[in-house]
Amino acid sequence: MSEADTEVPVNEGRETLERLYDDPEEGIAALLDHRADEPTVETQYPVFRALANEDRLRLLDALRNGERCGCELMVLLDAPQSTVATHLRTLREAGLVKNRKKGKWNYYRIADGAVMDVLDLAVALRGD
Amino acid sequence: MSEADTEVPVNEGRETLERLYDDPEEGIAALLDHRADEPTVETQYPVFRALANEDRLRLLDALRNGERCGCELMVLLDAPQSTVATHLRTLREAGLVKNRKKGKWNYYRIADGAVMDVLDLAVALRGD
DNA sequence: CACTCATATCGAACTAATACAATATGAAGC
DNA sequence: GCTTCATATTGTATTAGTTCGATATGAGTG
Repeated sequence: MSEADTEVPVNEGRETLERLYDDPEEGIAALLDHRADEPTVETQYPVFRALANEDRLRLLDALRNGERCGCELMVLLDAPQSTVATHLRTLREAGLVKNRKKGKWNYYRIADGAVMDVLDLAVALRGD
Repeated sequence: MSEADTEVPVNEGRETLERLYDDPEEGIAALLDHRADEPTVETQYPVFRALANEDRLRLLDALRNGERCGCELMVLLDAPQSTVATHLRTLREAGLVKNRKKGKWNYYRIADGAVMDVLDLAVALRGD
């Protein structure tokens, strides 16, 4: 429960770097300085995990033109109700959609313009 | 092998729409008109699938400052060589990174500025 | 208040993704 | 041509994600 707890590095392959750099000490220091920022990764990960599913991409694409209730999305996906509800929950928990309850209906909409931007960028990315 | 082959819709839940719309015929037509565009989804999906992994996000984050060879990334991730190589392959196949071989080393870099834009947008998206 | 309807949640079977040891490949140097 | 070294691939055990029937919830209605 003290510092014995802090992740002990495998450290395999560090000798490789000793050979790679002219000045290993400096090279390794510079490398470790460019290590990924953990809070950033932990913010991005849930977003991309939610986007990594064809049906959920179809849902978001369908919601570009405005809000839709669950029963509409069910017809659009041509999937069972429980499946659609589960996907919508995943999207909501990732902050990609918001919902508005009206009577027995639950209307979903894209949470933010940035969501559409991400979707568009993914397309642009493969257009080159 | 004729039109019997074309995906037969489940069609469950369409009566729900008959109740939902004032003018069912028109409402359903409008709904189906907003069905997701399949080529778009098939373009987006491989990108987000490749991004939906913490180690791969760490790799991309590390490559923001310029190219790195496999052995450097192995140290950065503190993961076995085969694991890192597999992730790099996934990123390359999704078109997110490019590589340049020099002697026994293989240097990886981010394929396009749009990749960084996607990563940044995912962060911005959760910042509100 | 019993019934219907839209949606949510649960549970269990199924499928896809990941980790990583073992092994293969291919470039450099001797 | 043998050896070393960086990287790639493969095989398999494990883990994570998905699907969807069954069931629960909760709003509206007669």
